[in-house]
Amino acid sequence: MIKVVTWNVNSINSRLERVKAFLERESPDFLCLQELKCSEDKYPLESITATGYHSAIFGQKAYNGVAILSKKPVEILFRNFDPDDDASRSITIRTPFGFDLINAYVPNGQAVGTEKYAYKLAWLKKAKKFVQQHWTPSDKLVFVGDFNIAPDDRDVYDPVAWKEHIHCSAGERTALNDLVSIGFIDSFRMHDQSSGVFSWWDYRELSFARNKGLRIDLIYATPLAAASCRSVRIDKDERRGDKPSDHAPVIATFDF
DNA sequence: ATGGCGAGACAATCTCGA
Repeated sequence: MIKVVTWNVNSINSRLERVKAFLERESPDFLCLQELKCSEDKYPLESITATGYHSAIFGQKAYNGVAILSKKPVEILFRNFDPDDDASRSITIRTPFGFDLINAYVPNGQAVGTEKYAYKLAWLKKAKKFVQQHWTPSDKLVFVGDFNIAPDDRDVYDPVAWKEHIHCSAGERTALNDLVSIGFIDSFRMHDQSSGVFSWWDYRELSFARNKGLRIDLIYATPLAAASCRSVRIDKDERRGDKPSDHAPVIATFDF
């Protein structure tokens, strides 16, 4: 069984002890992290290596930054979708298990209609082009990350209040659907159709205690990969206790 | 309607996230 996890840690250095405990507890084959918030030289490589994990890192000072931690060494295929992008937002690897793995941190978008919103939509277009350039729908490909989009209203604690707000707008959902329509399946929805299951809760307003959250951390798989997906769950316990990230890990298992 | 919390950069308060 292969375990693939996506987790926006909101600073790898602030979350180091939690990440190490998570590796020990869950023993994932691939831990895809977003928002490292550090350059490669500030990444806690020795500490992670001491746990027995390899690190494929794509860092950036203060913002963004992604990494894939793996039990086995992996080949890095790409950093970013567009080599001209200056933000470190994706890393793609070839796994030794017959599938490729994309880990992405989709731009936040700030607010509908802003320059950052346009950047987000353009970035998603580039993501689609990138996937189409390098894979076909019959390949085994897993695409995980913080998508910063709640796919539908079941993924939003108050869909009326959030209507046409950032993360829920029709423009974002259309852009996401356009990417997904290449042939991606939302693995969580293969196993659970309920509403009110979230992966992110605001630090403010006791949002976690009130379950005021969004499901924006997603694990997409092409049909052949999805056919091997046995479970997807969200590790809400990671959102409890001292100094949590505002995101919880999403954990999928595959019997590749 | 606003801001509320947390992190980084930097050195008192900013920006940014979602």
